[in-house]
Amino acid sequence: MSVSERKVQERAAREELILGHARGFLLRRGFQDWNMEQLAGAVNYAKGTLYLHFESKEDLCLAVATRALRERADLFERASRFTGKTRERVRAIGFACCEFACSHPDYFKVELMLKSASFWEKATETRRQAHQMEGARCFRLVHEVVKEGMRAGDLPHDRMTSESVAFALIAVTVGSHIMSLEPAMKLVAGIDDPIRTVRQNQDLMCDGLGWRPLLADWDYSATDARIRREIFPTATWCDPVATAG
Amino acid sequence: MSVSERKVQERAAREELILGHARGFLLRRGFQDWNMEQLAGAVNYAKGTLYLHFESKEDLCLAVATRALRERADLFERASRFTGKTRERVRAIGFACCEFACSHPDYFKVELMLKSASFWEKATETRRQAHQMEGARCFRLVHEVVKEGMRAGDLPHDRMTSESVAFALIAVTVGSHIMSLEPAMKLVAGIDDPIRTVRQNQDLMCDGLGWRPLLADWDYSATDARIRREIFPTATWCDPVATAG
DNA sequence: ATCCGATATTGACCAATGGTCAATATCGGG
DNA sequence: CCCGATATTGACCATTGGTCAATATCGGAT
Repeated sequence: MSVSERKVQERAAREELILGHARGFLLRRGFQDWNMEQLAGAVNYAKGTLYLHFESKEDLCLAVATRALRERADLFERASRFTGKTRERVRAIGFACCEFACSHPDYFKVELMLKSASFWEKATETRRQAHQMEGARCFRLVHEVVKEGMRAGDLPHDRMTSESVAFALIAVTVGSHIMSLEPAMKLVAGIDDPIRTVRQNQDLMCDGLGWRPLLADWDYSATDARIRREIFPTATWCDPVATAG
Repeated sequence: MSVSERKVQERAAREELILGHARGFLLRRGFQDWNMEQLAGAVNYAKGTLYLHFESKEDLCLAVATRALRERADLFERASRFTGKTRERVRAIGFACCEFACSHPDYFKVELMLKSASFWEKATETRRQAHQMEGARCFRLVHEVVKEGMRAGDLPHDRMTSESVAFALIAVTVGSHIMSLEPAMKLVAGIDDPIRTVRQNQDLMCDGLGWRPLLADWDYSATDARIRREIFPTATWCDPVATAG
């Protein structure tokens, strides 16, 4: 029994090793710019061994992406434990999102890759489900705060469903991230600090949703400082607004 | 001279033929799910002939995408000739965007494909420039209306640059389109009418930007009806709000 | 009408690579 | 130390993007 246990553990360790290297390849070089032979070489196994763990290159990459997405959802979860007004709490999740984007600068490119049709269908069903589960987790955490905002009367609840509100917040965030990493757009729109832009757009959307207190009625830089202190003390990025004090 | 002129014309016609079929393949089957041999067969030429027009499969697909983007910019241009309050005018562009999305349901998937790193670098420099040019055109047309809104005092001009405002509008639109075509998101967020959602999010963003008249202070369904009548009489989609009258 | 050089078109061929599986190496219990 | 079971391998296959020498077509000159 101890033998088979050890084998399971070794197998898990090897999978971890493969995923780690694949992640490096994927984030640094995208999907096309490396092949399974090279990855096998990097982890000192034969190509065939990789296929004992993953059904296809896409399957492997989806596993990498899902791992990253889980980290993201974990950050969301930590953020949603922030206490304060509901708009401060949703702001904490926005903060988490940026924290994640900063420690994984190219994650959104990977996520975009997954939107490609052929990709999805070459992956294992279980892995597809795992990815959707983490995605749903992210949505749910935002949705919870939205619902609480409506319950608390901070956010109108008669105009839109809570789902639509959560969707709007996610859409503006994703759109801002994606458009930010377009070099041409950075140039023509004069985006110097992508993360700042993302947060600004989140603020605009919250104001548009009528989520009180509005930007003009509250000192959110103090909130940011508190989020940083209480939730993300080791944040890897610097928000100039929040560094005061 | 007449001979060489005819040859130029024939060549252009063939390029058109190839682009037309490639577009069908690309929109219906994505990037991976067909090959150059099949495309050659579909247009009744040999594979080598395709490579007399396009340097690579990516180059060809970029050409298809750029053509679509030009159509989009053309619609934006038509929309920006709409007369009225500045927020009505930006709304007309939003309308154009949805009009385009409806007549090219899978265009955004193609656009996403272009974000993949390896794609871009396998295309011709001229074609890359052509694409960026059309993209810049779209941005400029939005930007012009934003600047006019600021000049007219409909939109605060002391808080954000006009470029940031244009960026915010584009980001929320792109993000909404992209997230809308995610089946999982449609399910979990209960999105039944993607286009309606996109427009709603544009409205929210405009309100957040403080672009007057705000949603609550103006009958935008009348504006929509006028946009439809004056600019897009043959609109291919139905906005339930605008069909009144 | 016919020939010929120029040009256009072709599709057999090549290289790269994702994926397979028979052959081989390793392991661990008896 | 042996042997059956299991794990690992890398030669091999099929697909496909891309090339280019061979071939077909064209159009002007005689």
